[in-house]
Amino acid sequence: MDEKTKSRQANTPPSPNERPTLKTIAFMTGLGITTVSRALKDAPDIGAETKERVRLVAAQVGYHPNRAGVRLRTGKTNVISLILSLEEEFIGLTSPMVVGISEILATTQYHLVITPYSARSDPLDPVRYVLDTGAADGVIISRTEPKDPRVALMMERNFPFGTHGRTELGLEHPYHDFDNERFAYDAVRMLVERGRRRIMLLHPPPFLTYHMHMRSGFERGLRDFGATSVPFNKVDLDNSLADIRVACEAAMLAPDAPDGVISGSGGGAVALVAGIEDAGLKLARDVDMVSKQSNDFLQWLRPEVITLREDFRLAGRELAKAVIARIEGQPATELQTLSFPVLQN
Amino acid sequence: MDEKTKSRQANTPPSPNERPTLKTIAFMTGLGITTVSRALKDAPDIGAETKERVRLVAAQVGYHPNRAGVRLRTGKTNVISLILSLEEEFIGLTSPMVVGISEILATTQYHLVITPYSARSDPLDPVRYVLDTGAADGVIISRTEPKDPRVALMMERNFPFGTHGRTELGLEHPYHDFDNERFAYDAVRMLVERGRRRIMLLHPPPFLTYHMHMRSGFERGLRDFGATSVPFNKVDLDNSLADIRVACEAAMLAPDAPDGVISGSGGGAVALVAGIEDAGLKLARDVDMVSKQSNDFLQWLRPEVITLREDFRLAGRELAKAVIARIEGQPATELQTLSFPVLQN
DNA sequence: CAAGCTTACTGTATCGTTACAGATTTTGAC
DNA sequence: GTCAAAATCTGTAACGATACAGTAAGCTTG
Repeated sequence: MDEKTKSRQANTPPSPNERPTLKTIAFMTGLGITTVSRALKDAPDIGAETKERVRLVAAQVGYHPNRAGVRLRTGKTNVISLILSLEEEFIGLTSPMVVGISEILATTQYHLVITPYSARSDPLDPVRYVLDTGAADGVIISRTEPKDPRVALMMERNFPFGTHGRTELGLEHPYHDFDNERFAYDAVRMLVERGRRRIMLLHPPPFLTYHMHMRSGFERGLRDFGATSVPFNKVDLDNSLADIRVACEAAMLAPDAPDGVISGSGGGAVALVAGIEDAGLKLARDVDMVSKQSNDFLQWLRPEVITLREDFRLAGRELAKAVIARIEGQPATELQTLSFPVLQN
Repeated sequence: MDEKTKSRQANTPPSPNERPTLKTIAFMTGLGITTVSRALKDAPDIGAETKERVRLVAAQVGYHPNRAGVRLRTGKTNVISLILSLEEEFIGLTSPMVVGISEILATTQYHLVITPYSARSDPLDPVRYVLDTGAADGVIISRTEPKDPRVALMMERNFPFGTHGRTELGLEHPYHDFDNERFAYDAVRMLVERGRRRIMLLHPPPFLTYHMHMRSGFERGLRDFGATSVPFNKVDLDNSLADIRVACEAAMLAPDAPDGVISGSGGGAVALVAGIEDAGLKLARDVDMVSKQSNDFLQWLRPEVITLREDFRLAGRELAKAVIARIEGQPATELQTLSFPVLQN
């Protein structure tokens, strides 16, 4: 074969206005496509000078690897999927999480894809979808249950994921959780410090893992600080604000009305405040309240409410880091973090 | 060539535990890969019975087209990118939009990818990124400016997108907008109906398009209903709640204090309420207030505030539909929608 | 019954990337 | 100066899908 016309992969000049590919760089540098590919990933069998030259040209032409090409060849999607309930009530909490996740992913090659599901459908559906279609390299889920079937499924398939909230499956997986046990315990303490003894808790729905945490912190607080519980089981944090409001008013007018109230979320607290005031009672005077809170609104309008902050943005950051680390093979046990309530102001 | 061993593409049985591909179905049906591909997209040159058979087998094995394969071959990403500012202040508003977008995309092949940017970086960056990398088939942006450079860029490249908010570029593109002119006009009317005459407006930052809309509705309202404006130009909706609160208190204590206040957002309203009360004034008695509001919190805690609702979830739905229609070639002029303030309760 | 048209189906090449198995040159050891 | 080892570089095939240019058989038509 003639030396001048010896076979080359990149023998046609790339058209000027198209997205540069490895071929473009190969043509410009006179190297083979494989060499360029390996140079850009700093492979040990490529010369230092060549690497430098390739990197320079790549930067010059604004080369970005084609995600579809990489994905097709390697199976790596470079996608993290956040599985999100579309119910209005929960979205407020998860949106700062999106920010936290994005902050971390922005420093990586990963894209964030929102995979939604509605209350009317099986929460397993979005997980199955990601697993079956290979839509992502890792998944983040919320609203974790003790025997969460999504967790069981992903563990079984050995698929990287992180959960916002813990499980009780005896399986080690990455999670980030807020210490709701401590939250409720501290809340009881703060109410007792203000002379309150009859305490009512607006808790999360019983099927979520953190229900147990919050309840046990609550019970422990009652024991340790000598207070009693006022039952409030008709509603939980998944009920509408209107329902919570009505239930709270009723509780406040009942014979053994509470003098202290704990709310497991900021939204619930708003409804409780309204219910308390509907009953003709006044915060700080007749009733004290401690709420978990992730935004400032409540604090501005009812500064009497004591708020312990849960940082959802941090949760997003921690979960994103954990899932990526899991994808990279780090053991799950090293990727479990807890955050603690912080007194606001 | 022996008839029995005549060449076939799908001649090796697919391994059982892998994701099914066209090859899998081709093998199972005894058809060619091309035929299966065309049968599944209901091409006219495939027999009706064959199509039925292919569809059946595809459903049976749970076939989903490999997105990377499609994307690589056709260039279609089946992705819509939502470009999102990571600032805490704005994320509250955009999160119901995510829900609306997801609702629409869930009925299609499209995935939603969140492309973030921070205040410290150029807002053009994420748009350039999507354009340069071909990361999506369409884009949704918010916080639109009259001469929005992102809009100009995408128009120039003929790239499908939708904006939350209008522009003044003389370019026709899909948008969804809330009628802020009408909002401010109605707000003035409602305040005047309550006997208020000296009205203060907490407006959006001047560089956003809807600033003009809100201002002109405000001015028109003042003229039509015979009220006057109390200047409030030290802060806008992009300032921190704390800044707004302080500025509002100062305005309330100044010689020509307003007796009516209009807030362009629910978050701002909270700060204004706090400022008013800091000044020792009382809502409804000393001052009336109209706020744009997208959640219920304000209404629960300060029912005296009159709220006109902007539906961000609807905005998300409209924008998602518009962008998809634009991708499918529908003219931009048919994809421009407006929504109107709704009195809450 | 040949020519032409339909109908139904299929193989090849390709998108951009990387794993793999060479190929070529340089270096080093003796 | 020889030969093996090390250092650099490269072509081919494949991931899964589809555009395109066919092929083959059946059906009209005169």
